[in-house]
Amino acid sequence: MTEKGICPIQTVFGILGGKWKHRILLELHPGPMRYNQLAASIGTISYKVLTQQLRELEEDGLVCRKVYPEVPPRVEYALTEMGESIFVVFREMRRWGLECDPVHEPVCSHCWKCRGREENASGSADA
Amino acid sequence: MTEKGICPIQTVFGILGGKWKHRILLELHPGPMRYNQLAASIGTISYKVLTQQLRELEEDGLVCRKVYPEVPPRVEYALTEMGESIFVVFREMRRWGLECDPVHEPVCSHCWKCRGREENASGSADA
DNA sequence: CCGCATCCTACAAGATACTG
DNA sequence: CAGTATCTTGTAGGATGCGG
Repeated sequence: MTEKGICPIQTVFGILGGKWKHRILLELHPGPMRYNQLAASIGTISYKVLTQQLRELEEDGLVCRKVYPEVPPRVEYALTEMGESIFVVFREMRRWGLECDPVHEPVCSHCWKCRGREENASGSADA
Repeated sequence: MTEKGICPIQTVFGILGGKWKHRILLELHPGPMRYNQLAASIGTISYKVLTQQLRELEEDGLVCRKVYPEVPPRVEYALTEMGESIFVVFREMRRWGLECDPVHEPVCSHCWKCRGREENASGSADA
């Protein structure tokens, strides 16, 4: 488990610390995903690291792992309520990031806010 | 400079990525500080890393470095407007972190919100 | 006092091969 | 399919010594 009992801000950095943690959460936002599906949509992550980071996110209570006793095996990962709740932080990060760097890619495929924009390219997605 | 032109959320993780970046910003919040003062108040950071992270924060426009041409030399670091503005993100992080881990240390000396509480130990500091 | 140069270590992450 | 085991690599960070 990520170290707690310290400054709450450091707690958050600890929980989201891994190189891929936030990316995984972002991917999971639209709904539960299977292990391989997750690996494929992230693209460049190794299985080892994906498993590892998922376990840590699970321990920290942000994602939950559901095993379906089937053949072939199926495992789905989903955001917990706590996992959903961190998106208030992401929302602020996104706002700040956009202000600070307005020339970011017009649509970043893995960002839960941008994702909606490809079809919905007219409205004001923010605020 | 931290990589930009990508997902705004990743931009933020990039900018705050270093082990000490957020800690430095937190220390700087009350007002400008000198190099050694900063090193002392953080305590366990090495000079090399402090310099390095300060340079990166400077390049990303979060802190500004002011050199006073005196003997002995004096250098002060301060938050820029952009540096101040990231505290909206910290604020959300702190809120989330407190909910997720309510048993964090009663007062964490380096947290800009907690710091005020030591004297002001009565009121509701949040919200 | 401030901070750069150099060297070194520890750990996160990648690659690959194998298993229930 | 969804992992583990093992090995290798890259890099952030630490320690120390010198210089403006």
